[in-house]
Amino acid sequence: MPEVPPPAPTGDELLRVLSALGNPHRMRIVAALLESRNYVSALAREIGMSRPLLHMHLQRLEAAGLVVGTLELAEDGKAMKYFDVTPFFYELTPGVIARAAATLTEAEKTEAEKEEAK
Amino acid sequence: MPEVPPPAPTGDELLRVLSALGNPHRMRIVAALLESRNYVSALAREIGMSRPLLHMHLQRLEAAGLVVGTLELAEDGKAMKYFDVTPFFYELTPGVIARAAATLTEAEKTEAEKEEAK
DNA sequence: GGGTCCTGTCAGCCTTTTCTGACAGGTACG
DNA sequence: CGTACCTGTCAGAAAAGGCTGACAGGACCC
Repeated sequence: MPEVPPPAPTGDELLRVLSALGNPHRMRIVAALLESRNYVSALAREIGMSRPLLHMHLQRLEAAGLVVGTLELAEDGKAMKYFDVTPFFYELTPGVIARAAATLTEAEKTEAEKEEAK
Repeated sequence: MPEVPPPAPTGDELLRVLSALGNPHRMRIVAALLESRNYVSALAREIGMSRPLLHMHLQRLEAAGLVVGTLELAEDGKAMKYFDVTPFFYELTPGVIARAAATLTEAEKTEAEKEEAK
């Protein structure tokens, strides 16, 4: 098994993932898409959510790399954007969090940076 | 290996954890506490954050079970609340999210739930 | 007593996120 | 043509989260 994924996500990456998954609607979206890929309008109807709102949530999930959308042409010529769940895997432990926090770019932070800057 | 951690967190639990960790300040707090336990005021100074604000973040982390605070009496009689990081462990995969999403209580989902609960 | 630490909480502001209702475009079918 | 789907985006309202400054109490030391 050559697959030895180094569990060392960037602070920013992990932050995107966690804040993306830390939302009930988005958790449900992932669950629904895992059961069966779907396109935006149908998914919106399925989980009872307005389309613009779902669009926003999907954007957030895709930005975090948890979901991918592909624009496909149906037989009848309609353009439909199908979304699939990516096989992501993250481990959440104090160590992982600490290592990630150390690489947070998160704009001008306090003492640490200023001290270093001297 | 008797260690077979059942990765089946409740929807609500996982939601609390993810939204707690999905914040740069709180990631940093966990990182700082992992390096060395500390009490509120000192930690506030260390990471350059107002005490009431840190208090709120610690509350959120503790509610998620990622951190525990114990009120200890110092020699000089001062009451200080020391915080420690708990050895938490969560796996983040599509399947885990889906299973968790299925158990989301999602607070007051109208009276429908209460009706169902009967 | 006054000063210095520690703890906690509160009202109110400010920023971000969430959400809705419109609007835009495209292609196909009757 | 109008209708029915699909896609996207926008302004602005509503809700949630983040943050500050002030206040409360308690225990110590000078």
